[in-house]
Amino acid sequence: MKISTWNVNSIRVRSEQVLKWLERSGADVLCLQELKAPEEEFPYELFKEAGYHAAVAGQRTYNGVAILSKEEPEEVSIGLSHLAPDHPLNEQRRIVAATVGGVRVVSAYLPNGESLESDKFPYKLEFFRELRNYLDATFEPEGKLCLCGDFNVAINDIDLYNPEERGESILVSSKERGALGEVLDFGLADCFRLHNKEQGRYSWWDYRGGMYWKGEGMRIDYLWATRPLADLCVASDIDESPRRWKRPSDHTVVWADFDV
DNA sequence: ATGGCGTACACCGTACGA
Repeated sequence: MKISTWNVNSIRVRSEQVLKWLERSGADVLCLQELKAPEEEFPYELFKEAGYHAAVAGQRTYNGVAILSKEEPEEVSIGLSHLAPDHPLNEQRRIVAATVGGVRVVSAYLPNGESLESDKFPYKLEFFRELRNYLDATFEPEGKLCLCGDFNVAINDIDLYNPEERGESILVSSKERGALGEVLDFGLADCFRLHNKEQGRYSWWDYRGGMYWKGEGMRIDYLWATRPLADLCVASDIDESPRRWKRPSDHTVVWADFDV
């Protein structure tokens, strides 16, 4: 079972690229982030023709997440479901969960935070804390769970190109790493790191300044699995090829193959 | 170098991303 995740930065702009990647990879599940479109503008038909169901939590202009899957998704849930639907952390469409082939899959677009001084930064930290509470309230570390998406944190210094220059700044600060570490400590393993130990492997490169071509990026997109699922992870990697296609997203695909 | 580039919405600029 091949599970994958991709921040597409607008599903309407990138739908043909998503189809192309699905055809090439044969992925069973693809989690999407930053749809930037409401449900009624999601290209359901296009993916249905390619053999994929879609569980969508859409939003116009900002955010929006989805799970594409060959098998029909079950028990679809939108948002941090342990909180009220009108809770401030559920106003933005950042979480969708579904059960596919016996695996609970969560597609997550975690807040960016903007800067350490921004009002959006405490919102980011609060979202991380409640994401951990969501896992505690909804799942078991002994079950098969895959939490993946754009987490907007480079969790270790080897996950960015210029750690010494960045110091304490957005995407790398100790507060963000600590709060995301609490999520990891639910009992999750970073699937990419099970199979790749080297520095300099990234999932996002800024459009500005040709950062991809300079090899200067960050690993901020992840695929994390509970132990019972991680133990079945036979391969995992970042596929940079979509970042080199014409009119790319600034993020690329992370995938993991599980022997289930 | 808070710029760079890209997307959305809408209006010909502004907000936002990371």
